[in-house]
Amino acid sequence: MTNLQIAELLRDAAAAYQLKDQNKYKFQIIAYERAADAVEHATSELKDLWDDGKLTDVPGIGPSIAEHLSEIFKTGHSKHFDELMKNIPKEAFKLMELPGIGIKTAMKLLKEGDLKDINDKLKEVEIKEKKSKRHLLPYAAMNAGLVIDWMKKDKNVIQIDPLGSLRRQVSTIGDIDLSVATNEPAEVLEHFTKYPDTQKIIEKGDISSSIILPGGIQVDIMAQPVEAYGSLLQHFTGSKHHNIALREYALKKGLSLSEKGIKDLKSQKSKVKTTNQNLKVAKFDTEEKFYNFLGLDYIEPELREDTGEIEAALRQAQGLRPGLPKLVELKDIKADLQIHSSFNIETSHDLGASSMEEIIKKGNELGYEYLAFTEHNPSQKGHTDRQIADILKWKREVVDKINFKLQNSGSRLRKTSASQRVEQKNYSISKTNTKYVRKVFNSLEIDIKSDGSLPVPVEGLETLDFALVSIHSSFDLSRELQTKRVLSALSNPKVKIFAHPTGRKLNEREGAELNWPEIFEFCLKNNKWVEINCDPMRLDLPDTLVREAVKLGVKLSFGTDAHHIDGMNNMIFGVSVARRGWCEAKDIVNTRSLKEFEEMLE
DNA sequence: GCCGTTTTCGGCCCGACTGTTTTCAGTCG
Repeated sequence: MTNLQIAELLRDAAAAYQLKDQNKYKFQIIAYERAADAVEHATSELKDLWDDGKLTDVPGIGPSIAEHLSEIFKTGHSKHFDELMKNIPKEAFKLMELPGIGIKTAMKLLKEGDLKDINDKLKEVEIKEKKSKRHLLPYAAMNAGLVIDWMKKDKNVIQIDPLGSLRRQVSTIGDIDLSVATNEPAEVLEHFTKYPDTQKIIEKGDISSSIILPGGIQVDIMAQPVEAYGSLLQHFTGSKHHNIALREYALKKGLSLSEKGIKDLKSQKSKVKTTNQNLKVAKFDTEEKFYNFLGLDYIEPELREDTGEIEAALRQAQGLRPGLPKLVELKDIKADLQIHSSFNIETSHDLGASSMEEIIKKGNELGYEYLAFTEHNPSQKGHTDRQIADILKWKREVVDKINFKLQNSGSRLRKTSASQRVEQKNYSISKTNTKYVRKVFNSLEIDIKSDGSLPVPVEGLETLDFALVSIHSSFDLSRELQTKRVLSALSNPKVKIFAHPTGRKLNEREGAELNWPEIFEFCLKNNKWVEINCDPMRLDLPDTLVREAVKLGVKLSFGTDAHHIDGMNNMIFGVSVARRGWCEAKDIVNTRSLKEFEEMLE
């Protein structure tokens, strides 16, 4: 049973309790839903955790749920869940996939609705399941930008921001959330629902509305006046878990939080809890003030997932350690460590489209100090080991020549006055840049064969400064075999980086099963690095595993995996993943200067 | 059913929108 299936089961159990007696089981319902969320976000398969006797390590899973799950892993089913759900038809859980339908509406439909309507809805669910894809970050950002441009045409819009998962820079985006600062919310929302590409208006209220764009992407908007805008930013950025945890924390201080501001429950004269609607609300125009009022340091959006950031912000505010991380930024990056040039070494997979010269020029524009050319290894099919080695020697010579040129242009640049534009034959260096590419590394992205060996002979490996290895086949080996395979490849002394480590492709393919603690431990011990692949389709290592790696002290590397110079612009997405994984600049190898990086290679 | 920087017992986020129930239940984020 996969984590996703377990999460679904736990959610169905919560629904079953809701049907049984919503008041009596109020807190069981919350507990089961929280457990479902936790399972969905867990970094390990629950089955593996169960094998290791660590089920209750997952926050939200206590002794009772652990026992039920344990029974499922042992026997295939659980008496408790079977009993709980025996009178609820499967169709009811299915119908709940549709927006606006919960368990009660679903049961009512099945009991009283007409058959055709129900069948139509069930078909709708199947269609939805087929295309229920979350949107890649750049696609969601582009759509958000278009709606924001439209909204800015309304003069009542004082400020507008993309919030929710987009602001937190999650790798895939469900809905687009926007917030507006305005004194005329009704007019602004009216303008919003007139967005030309609107396919359907889902909700239209006084302070919030929702529409659907072509392609099924939903946009939610919420409005507040300027003086309360900070609270709205905080509320609508989420995540849901962060907000719940923050409100529980605040409640212990006698404070109640919402998008409107903060209520002080202690100022209440009567002890009747239900009258707190009349309480005065303290307003906040910025998020900083909102968090500070709660005795916390400001928390960066990427950290707001309720994974310890509130506790860290509290310690930080009190001058204790460990506090919040000083997150890595795009400007910290001094190199791109996975680029495929068009230099033809007869590769096993796709060759790049841009020349080495074009890539260096682009690197200069991005302010990098060094780069790595990491074409795929020459294909084994159609080449002898001898031929592969010869091809790689040829590339070595070409890269050496380029480096000779770069070092010359470098010394000339240093002798030139800063204001004077420097022209170099092949590599243009803009005068606005103080940094420029001074060295390119001769590298290679090498397939890991299913037995863990590398398809490049020793003589070929010797031509390299360092190598990346990655999985491009046999994704479905058992966790044990896959781990063994990867460790075997990483053991080669020329291999430095484990590239796109899970091999996942967002919306297309799950990653390989690996024993991450073992991989990380190996990397730590043997000074190997794990890549954060910046391709928006991959974003691999995933943020949750980045966090684990950082905790252990494993070093990470950024590579855009660009097959064209435009792809080198994707670095920002990798930085987002790193920030979500609590990375500081020191955790990333390509934040180092060229000199430091060369020392790390030794 | 879960959990702990006021708690191993006694708590458990908050408000908006929809539909039809003129005062609220269901659903959502």
